[in-house]
Amino acid sequence: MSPSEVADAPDAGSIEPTAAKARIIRAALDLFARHGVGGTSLQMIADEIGVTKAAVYHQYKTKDEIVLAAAEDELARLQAIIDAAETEPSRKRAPDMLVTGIVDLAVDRRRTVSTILSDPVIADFFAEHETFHEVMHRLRRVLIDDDAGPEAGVRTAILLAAISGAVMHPFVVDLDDDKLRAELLRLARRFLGLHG
Amino acid sequence: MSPSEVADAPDAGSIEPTAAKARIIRAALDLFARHGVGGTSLQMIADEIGVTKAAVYHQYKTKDEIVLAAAEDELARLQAIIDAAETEPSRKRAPDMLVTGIVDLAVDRRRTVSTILSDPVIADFFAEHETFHEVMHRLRRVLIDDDAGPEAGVRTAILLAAISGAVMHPFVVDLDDDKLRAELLRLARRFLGLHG
DNA sequence: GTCTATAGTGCGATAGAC
DNA sequence: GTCTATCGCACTATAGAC
Repeated sequence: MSPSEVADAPDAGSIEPTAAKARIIRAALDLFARHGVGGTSLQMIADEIGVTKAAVYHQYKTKDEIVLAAAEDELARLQAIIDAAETEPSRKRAPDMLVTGIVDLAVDRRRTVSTILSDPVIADFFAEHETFHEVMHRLRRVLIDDDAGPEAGVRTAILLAAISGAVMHPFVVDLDDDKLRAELLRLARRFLGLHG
Repeated sequence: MSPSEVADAPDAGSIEPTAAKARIIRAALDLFARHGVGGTSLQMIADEIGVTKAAVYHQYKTKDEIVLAAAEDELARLQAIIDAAETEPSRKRAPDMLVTGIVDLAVDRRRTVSTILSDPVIADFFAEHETFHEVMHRLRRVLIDDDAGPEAGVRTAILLAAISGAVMHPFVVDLDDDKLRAELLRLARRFLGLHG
């Protein structure tokens, strides 16, 4: 690869090395949210960014690769929030910081995050995805109190599922971001016993 | 139609009048949960119940009609639970009864309910569906305390979204039904301030 | 990196016999 | 109510020029 292609990718963990790939993933996530993963074709993605299908295939060999890259792109945002919470020196403030970050992320990306996570194909993929399980483990380590019972892990999983599942649910579609964010934070803190 | 075909459909509100239609909807819901709505073809539905595509088309003129009927079939289960809670004479016990019923339903049908509700096409459909909004209104009337503030409706929507969104989330896929049910009930009661 | 052109497949949907 | 047969179309994916 030529130097110019990787000039703007200083961080090693980046998932989208080239601008062309990043444009495809951005368009794909937007279309997945609007029509579902199965309801989105490569033609639609190509049209969205103004190129032909063949140009898309030059970046990703199959549609599955695009779905996978899109899912990992969303997962990377969650990883960044965990990174920040893990550097928090106060063990008492770290859980609230993490929960706040997750709620902000979920509300900010409410149009895509739930569709991605709820899609059966992606759910199956995550079930066998190593990085995904690693993320869950790190989440639990920050959130769960040391003297918590064995049910704490279960509770954590359910809380996170509730947050990301709630943000684009039909029941809350006509709710503005601020109200949704505030109530989700209230729900999360109540459930965890936090009093931030 | 012959009398034998409608002999086992005494309730007027039934959505699936014929056995043939009921079989199609049951197969469709199962396949939607496994492959998504967009990822399920009429051929797959026909194969699942052992007939040809043309036989399916005889019952429903388009694929959209099948998706719509499937969504209404799931909605009908929620309506039945609200019916039961509305007949509860004690206004104090009714909310807990309703929440318990909703959690039971969500866990019992965790493979389908979240996929159906999260699908963008179905979400758009529900947004303009009169019965859906009617169901939401009845839910709020049972759940919300009379002296509750204006945020109560928002909280109710989020709680319900959290429950149905959580049940088939990747975070909880490896959780058995009993643990999931118990923790969801705990979450719901805490959030509503119930102490059943 | 993007294009045109095309192969091969499966899709939703229809017509008409039984 | 189910069948066979088929239409026209959109899909994923590939080949090869620029």
